[in-house]
Amino acid sequence: VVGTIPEVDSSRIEGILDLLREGGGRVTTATRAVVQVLAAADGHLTAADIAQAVRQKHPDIHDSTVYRVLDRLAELGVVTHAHLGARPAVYHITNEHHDHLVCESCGTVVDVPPGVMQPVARRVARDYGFELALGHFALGGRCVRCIAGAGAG
Amino acid sequence: VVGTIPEVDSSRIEGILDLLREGGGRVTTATRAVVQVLAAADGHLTAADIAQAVRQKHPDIHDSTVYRVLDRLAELGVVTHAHLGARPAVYHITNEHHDHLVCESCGTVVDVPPGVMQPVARRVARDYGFELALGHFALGGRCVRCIAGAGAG
DNA sequence: ATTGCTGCAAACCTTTTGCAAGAAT
DNA sequence: ATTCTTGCAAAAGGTTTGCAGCAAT
Repeated sequence: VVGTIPEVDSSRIEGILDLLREGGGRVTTATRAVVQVLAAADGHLTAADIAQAVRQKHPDIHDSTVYRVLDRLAELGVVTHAHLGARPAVYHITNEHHDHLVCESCGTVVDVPPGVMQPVARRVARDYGFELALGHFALGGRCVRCIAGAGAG
Repeated sequence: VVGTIPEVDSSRIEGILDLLREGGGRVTTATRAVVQVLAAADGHLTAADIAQAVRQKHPDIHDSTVYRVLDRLAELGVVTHAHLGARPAVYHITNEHHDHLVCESCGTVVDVPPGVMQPVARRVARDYGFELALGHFALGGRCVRCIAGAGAG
């Protein structure tokens, strides 16, 4: 078939929208659109990325609405965001826990499995009574490509 | 003695100012003041903290000047900053390398020794070719006090 | 009919920048 | 004298908010 639209797991989407309704919320065009964009995304999107994608079909859904939808979804626990240092935060549907490496040169985000940070979490819990919010803060550095390309990214 | 002013290692300060001059830079009131504040600080200060402290003696040194001084000092490598997720970055004089835990409830920053993150750095270098910028990004979570106090911070 | 959600505009906060005047060398 | 720095104002970039109207339940 030519021009197929990426099929998104629509049962997962409906599940999320139901959750929203169960919490006394309303399911609107904006909500649906944001959830669809997130469900179709392979990587991590900034709020601006999401807003831009949403606007391709719904040109006058505003950034502020996207932020508000993301907030609501975060409260439900179905969306998670990660802080990338100086760069805008990225959002994704909550899935198996993972951490993020962000390249400070080119912005690439790489997911890393939970095992990488868990020993650290245990150690700071033991030594400092500090409870790490795994996955919420990225680790910064330089990706392979930027190291190879040297200088800039 | 009553009312002693915290003695700051003035030779270290002079060393830094000399470095600045050697690089073709000028040593100004603002430079001196920022360096003094940083040298006297025990913890980590935001740019706003530094600017406020500087203004107690020099009321019309502006935030923008403080940012520019910090930039210059960073280029010399004598000042380092760390990103704290959603909170403003914190600056300190470059010392033995360390990482930071930031409490997302109360903002407390705890230093942790390099050994905590070094295994992670080695692992992501090996597995992803990714070179971690140790100390540049904080780890987020909740500090002991906020866990104890539950709810908010 | 409720009352939650949206568009819009405007604010907020941190950080950066353009420019002409001022100061360190 | 040179040119690096500063003050100021303004902008930039990401995110939040107040409010009146609209829409999902």
